[in-house]
Amino acid sequence: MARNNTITDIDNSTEEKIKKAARIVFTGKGYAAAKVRDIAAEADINVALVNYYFRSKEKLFEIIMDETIKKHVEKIQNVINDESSTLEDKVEAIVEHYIGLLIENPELPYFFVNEIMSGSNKLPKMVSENKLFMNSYFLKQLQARQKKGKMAFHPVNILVNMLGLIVFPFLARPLLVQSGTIQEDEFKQIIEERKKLVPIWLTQIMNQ
Amino acid sequence: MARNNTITDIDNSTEEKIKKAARIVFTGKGYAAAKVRDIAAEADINVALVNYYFRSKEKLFEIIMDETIKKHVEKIQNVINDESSTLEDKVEAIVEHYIGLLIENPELPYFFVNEIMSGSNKLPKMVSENKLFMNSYFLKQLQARQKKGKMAFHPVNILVNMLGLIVFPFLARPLLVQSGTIQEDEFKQIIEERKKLVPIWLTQIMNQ
DNA sequence: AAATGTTTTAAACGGTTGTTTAAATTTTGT
DNA sequence: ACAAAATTTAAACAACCGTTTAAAACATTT
Repeated sequence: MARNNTITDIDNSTEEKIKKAARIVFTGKGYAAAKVRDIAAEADINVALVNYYFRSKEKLFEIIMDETIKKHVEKIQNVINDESSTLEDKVEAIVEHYIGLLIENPELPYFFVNEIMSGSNKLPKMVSENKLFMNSYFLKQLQARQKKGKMAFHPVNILVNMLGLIVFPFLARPLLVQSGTIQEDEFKQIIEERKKLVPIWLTQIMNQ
Repeated sequence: MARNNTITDIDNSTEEKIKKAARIVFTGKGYAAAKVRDIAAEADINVALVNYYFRSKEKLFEIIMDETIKKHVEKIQNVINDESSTLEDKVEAIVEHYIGLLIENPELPYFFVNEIMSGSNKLPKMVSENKLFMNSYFLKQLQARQKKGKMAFHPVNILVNMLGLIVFPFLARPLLVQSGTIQEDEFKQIIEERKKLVPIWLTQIMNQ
């Protein structure tokens, strides 16, 4: 029963080493370009161990995908269904949290875009099962504001704008930096700025 | 010299058939997942013809990439360096043009994201060679507005916001539709709405 | 310490990949 | 109509892919 790990060595277990490597390789190049031998090399283990622990490349990817989605869906669910906070509070909390998350995991947007590209429907399933946006208190608050004559457009625009303003800079980052439009350290400053700016901009949009 | 096409059959030439098919397959699944045999099947030609006309898969991809980038860089260059139009005019023109373009080529954002992911630097090279944004009259106008006390942040935020508000809905489309957050025809309405809304929102941001 | 169970390894597998070959077919120039 | 050139084809290629195998190495139980 050598496979039962204690709490101390669970992070260094082969299984966890493979998952960690897989996250790096999958998010770095996408599913198709990520080769099992790349993952094995990154994890510094024998190729066969990937199949030994995860049966197949696809199963491994699904596990990584499930864990990643679950982690981030749970967080947003708590925020957007908090009945004690205002719309502005929620926007501020979401922007703050997700920009912070993307600063530490800047390759995450590529992971999701690649998952969408691959034609998998695991991501939308995860969202629809929880009726994340449509059943949220966040949406109710948006609709309440519309009845006050504000926001003469579909409420989903707010969701799209918020996510777009959060995520897009990270997608465009290599273009901006490599083209010399901005420097790498400038980018970090700008992103830090945006933690305050994006909620202000969204507030303007919601009060139009 | 059968390879010299007349004007009439140039669209039906094997070379053009391959490029057309390659655009579909590459943008649909990304470089790695797009197989040469997929492209041949899409073009309804023999696999060997791809190499006969384009030497290699990579060369073919580069040609497609170059043409796609060139086409869209030229357009934006004309708009942002027009000295007879206001900032608001430019934003309106860019938003109108690129949302229109994305309505007809909704897979384009995935193509570019995939190119960024692949680690190629063709795209940033194209942008930097022309100093697209940094040498633009558009930037001069933004800086002029800053001197009036508006926009207390890096001007590149306007560029990022504009592109994000244009492009992001198309990236999120499969998520929004498949999750049941919006319907497919609703999406088209919302995008059409956004042609007018995005310039309004950006004007608000620029006058803050 | 012997037996049993678990993990790791090197090697090989069948299939797919991009590419090349050489022959067949079609088009062009004279 | 004939020769030359260009195009298309089926087949094969070597390299790479995900996966399997069987033996070795290691750990645990009795």
